[in-house]
Amino acid sequence: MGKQLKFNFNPFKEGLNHVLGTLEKDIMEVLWKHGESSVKDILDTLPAGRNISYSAVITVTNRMTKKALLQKRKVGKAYFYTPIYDREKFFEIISKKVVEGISGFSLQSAMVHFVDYMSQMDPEKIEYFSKLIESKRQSLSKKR
Amino acid sequence: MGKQLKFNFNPFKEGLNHVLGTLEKDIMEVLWKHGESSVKDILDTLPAGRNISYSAVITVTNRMTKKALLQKRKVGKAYFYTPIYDREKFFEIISKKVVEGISGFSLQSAMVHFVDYMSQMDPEKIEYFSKLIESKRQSLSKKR
DNA sequence: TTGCAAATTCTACACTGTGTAGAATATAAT
DNA sequence: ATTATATTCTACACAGTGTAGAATTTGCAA
Repeated sequence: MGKQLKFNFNPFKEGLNHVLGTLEKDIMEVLWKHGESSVKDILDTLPAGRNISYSAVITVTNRMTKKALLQKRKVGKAYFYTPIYDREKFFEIISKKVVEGISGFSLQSAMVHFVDYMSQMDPEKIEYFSKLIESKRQSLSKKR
Repeated sequence: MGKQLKFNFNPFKEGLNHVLGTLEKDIMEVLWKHGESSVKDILDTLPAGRNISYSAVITVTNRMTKKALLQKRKVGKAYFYTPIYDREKFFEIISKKVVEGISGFSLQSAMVHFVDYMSQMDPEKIEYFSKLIESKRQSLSKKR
């Protein structure tokens, strides 16, 4: 049970909340910002206004450990938690998995909507993107 | 409450199960294949081996109606359900929403992994894809 | 018009995931 | 050995999904 990265992607949320609950997200942010931390550390660093109990935090960090989002390590009497992936890598992993998923689901539609999205939101990126494709084509044709 | 399309995308499942539960999926398949159907119709058409109660089906079809996956219409004493989107359109809608979501989440990674996916799974598609991009670039430059 | 078969609604329980926290227990450091 | 502190255990809430029995409604047929 557990130990395998696990998440859902909610298209109707924003940013990290696409994949993390509210408390999970807050904890993740704290850990990325401050590095390995104990529950007490986290508790002290959680956004002001966040009035949460020690147990709440510990329960969630442990669940996140099961889902392979965090690692824990005992130091003295307390456990210290670290993200398994740094912020960059995390976005990377999620994107990869979701892109693979949606491409397998319907490559045709994914392509079309992907290009549409880019041209509407970030037309500059199209240049970069077609270069990406071009170099991929190159390396593919070499291999045959 | 409800009436707005709602779904999650589970990258670890396959096909329609990326977005639908097992029973939801079976029902959707029946409705796409046979068109507007009553609960009884659905029950009779559900995959053999599927031993499910009338109430189970009705509960789920009603939940799916709330999530804007199905429509219902009263005919005689029974309700008849129809998918709001046909199969094509459904994949279309899901893809669009997920692609937009993941692009907003991390456009850079999405681009990279998208191209990677294609070149590994379907290198033929790259041709088509770069044409797609090219024509998009064209129409974009016209507009300025 | 009434009666029955058929369909619906209501309710409820299970299981998963997430937010939340109190009580009981373990443990390290002094 | 004591005590402050950290953990574990348990539990409740809410949402989503699978499942189904009981009660109720309803439409058509005789």
